[in-house]
Amino acid sequence: MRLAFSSQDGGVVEVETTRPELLPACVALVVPPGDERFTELVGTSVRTPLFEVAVPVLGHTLADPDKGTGIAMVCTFGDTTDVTWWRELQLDTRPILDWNGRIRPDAPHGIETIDGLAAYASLAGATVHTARERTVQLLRDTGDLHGDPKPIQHPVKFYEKGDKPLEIITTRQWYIRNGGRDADLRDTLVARGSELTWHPDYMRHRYESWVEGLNGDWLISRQRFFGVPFPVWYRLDDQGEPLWDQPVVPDESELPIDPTSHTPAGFDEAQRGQPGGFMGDPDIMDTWATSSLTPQIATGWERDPDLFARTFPMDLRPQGHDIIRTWLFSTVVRAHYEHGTVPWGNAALSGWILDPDRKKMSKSKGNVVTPVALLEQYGTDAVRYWSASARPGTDTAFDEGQMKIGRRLVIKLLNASRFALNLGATDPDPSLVAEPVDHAVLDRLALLVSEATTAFDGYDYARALERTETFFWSFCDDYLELVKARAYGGDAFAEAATVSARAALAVALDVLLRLFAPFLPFVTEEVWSWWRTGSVHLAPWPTPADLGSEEPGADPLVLTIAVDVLTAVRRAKSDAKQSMRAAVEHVTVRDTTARLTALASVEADVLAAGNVAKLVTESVTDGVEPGVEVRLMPLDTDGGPTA
RNA sequence: GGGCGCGUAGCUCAGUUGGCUAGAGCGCUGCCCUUACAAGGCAGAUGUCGGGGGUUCGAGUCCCUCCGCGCCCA
Repeated sequence: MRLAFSSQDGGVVEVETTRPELLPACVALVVPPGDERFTELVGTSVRTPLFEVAVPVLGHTLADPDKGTGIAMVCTFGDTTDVTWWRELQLDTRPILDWNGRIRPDAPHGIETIDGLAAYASLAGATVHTARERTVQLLRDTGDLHGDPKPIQHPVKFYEKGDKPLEIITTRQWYIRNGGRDADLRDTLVARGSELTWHPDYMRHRYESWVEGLNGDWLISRQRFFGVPFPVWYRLDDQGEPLWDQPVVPDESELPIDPTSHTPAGFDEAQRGQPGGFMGDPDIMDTWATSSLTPQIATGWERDPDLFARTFPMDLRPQGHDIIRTWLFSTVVRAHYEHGTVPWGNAALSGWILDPDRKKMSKSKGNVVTPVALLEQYGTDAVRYWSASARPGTDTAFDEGQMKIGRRLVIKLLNASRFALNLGATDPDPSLVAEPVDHAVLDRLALLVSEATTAFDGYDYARALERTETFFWSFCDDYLELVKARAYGGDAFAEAATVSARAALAVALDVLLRLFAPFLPFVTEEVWSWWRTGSVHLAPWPTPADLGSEEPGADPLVLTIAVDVLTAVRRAKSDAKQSMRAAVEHVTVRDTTARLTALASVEADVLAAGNVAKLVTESVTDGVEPGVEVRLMPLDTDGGPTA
C-alpha cells in the first residue's frame, strides 16, 4: 500500500510499505544514494502520516530503486534490513511491539501531538493483524492512503514451531564499546593492533580491516544458563517490575558476585523478586567476553599482584587466524580499557589442519580426525613433529606420512645417541676437541644453533626444526660414519685423537638434544636421562659458546672434502653393487691445493670410513677437472670391478 | 564486489634484502644383512617455478596483467 508523508515544504512524499501498522515505529526514510529523483529530499526531514513524527530522509545502498516509489520506510523493526539501516545510519529507536506480540500501551517518544497520541491509543494493545487493519482505516480517514492496498507476495520468516511470522523485538543488552560507532576509538584500537608484532606479519591486515569495518558495538550479553553473570541488580517498582534505569552495583571490593545468589547491600534476600525489592540481572556474558580476559586471568590480575606485575603484558598470544576478529580483537579491547596497553607483545597465528584433500575439517562434513589414535600409532613426539612442521599462518593438510617421518627421526635419535654413548662419548668438554674435522663439525653446529635461535626469536619454530633435522641427518650419515673408527679407538689412532672424537660427539649430542627438545620432548628427555642430570627441558638453550667456538678458525673445508670423498667412495661401491664394507684399493683425489691440504688432516678418518687402503692426491692444474677416482679391491682372480 | 593468502618434482613443502647448475622429505628405481639403526643404510632418476608481458648484466624472487584455488568481509 502507498501512503503519504509530508515534506518540509508542504509537499507529499509517497512511500510504499507492507507493514502500515509499524508506522508509529518509523524512524527514517531511505533512498538509493545518488538517485536523481530524490536529490532534493535527501538530508531533509519529513513527517509521518497520522503520528506526525519528524524523520530524516537518508541515502543507503540497500534501498531498492525499483521497489515501490524507490523510497523505503525504516521502522524499529520490520525486518533485518531495518536493523541494518538502524545500525549503519545510527537511527533512533522507536519500538512499539511487546513480548506478547501486541502493540505496547505507551506511545514511543516522538509521538507528541494530540492527534498522533490519539491514533496510537487506538492501536495500543492490538495484535499486529488488528493494528494493521485499524491503521489502514485511519489512513483512509485522513486521506493519507493513496490508492487501494494491493496484495503482494514476498518471503517472510516464520518460527519453526508457530504459525505467525517472526517479529523483531527490541531488548536491553550489554555492550562493550569497540569503536564500531566511534571513529576516534576505532583509530585508537587500530593503533593498538600496530603495537603488536604479528607472525606472520601480513596477518595484521586481517585485524585492521576487521576493526575498520566495524559498525556496531560489541554485544556481550546472552540469555543462557551457563556463563559469567553481570554483577548488577535492579530495583523493582510497586508492581514488581524492574527499574532498568536504577541499577544497583556492588562495590568493586565485593567482586566477583553472582547477582542471582548474592544480596545487594541495603537489601534483604527475602526482598528478591518482591515489589519494592530487587532482582539480579538475568543475563550472562558471551564466551568471548570471558575469554577476552585470558591474559589477565592467567597472570593473576587482582589475585597475585607480584605475578601480575612480572608477567603482564604477556609475550605471546598463539591462536588460529580465523578468530583474529573475535578472540584476539576482544582481548585487545579489554586490555585497552583495563590497563591502557596491549595484552601481549606478539601474536602468532597458526593455520588450520585441513583434511588430506585440503578441505577444512568440520563436524558436519564428518572429515574430522582426532589425535588419540595417531598418538598411539606413531607416538606423541612423531605427531608433534608433524604439527611443528606447519609454518606459522599456513594451513596444513593432515598427513600421516609426516608422522612416519617423525617416528623415524625419533628412532634415529635414540639409536645414534646410544651408539655415541657406547663409544664413550660421555664427556661434553669442548676443550678436549683437537682434530680439525671435529672442530669443523662443531663450528657447523654452532652455526645451526645461531640459525635455530634466530628462527625461534622470530617465532618461526618450523624453520628451527627443519634446520636442526637436516643437520642431524647429515651428522649421522657423514660425520658419525667418518669418526666412528677413531672414536672406537685402537692402534691406528692416537689416544688424543680418540678423546677428541668422543668429546666432539658428546658435545654435539648434548647440543642436539637441547635443540630437539621443544619438538621431541619425550625422546630427548629419555636420552638426556641416560647420561645427564635433571631435565633437558630445564637445561639452558644452547649457545655457540657451548661448542667452544668463541675463536672460530676451524677450516670448514675439512668436513666438506672428507664428505665429498666418502660420498664418491660410496657411489663407486653402490654402482659396483658391492657392500659398503667392500675394500678399496686406492682413491685418487684431484682437487685444489686448499682442499687437498684440508683432506690431509682428516685422511685417517676417510680411509677408515671407506675401508680404503691408499689415498693419492693430485693438485689440479689449469685445464684439469677436479674429481675423485675410486678403485675397488679385486673380488676374484680375473680382476674386480672398478669405478 | 572488497581485502588477504596460495600456485615450485607424482605428493607435501622449503627457497631469507634479486646472484653459482632451483632444493628437501615422501614416493619411485637400483644396490647393500654394515659392528647404532632392515621400522635401516647407500646411491640414482625426476621441473614449462600457473600463463603472458615488463624492469635488470641477471627474476622462482620485483612490477603489470590474466587464469585457477582458498579464507575473511560485503
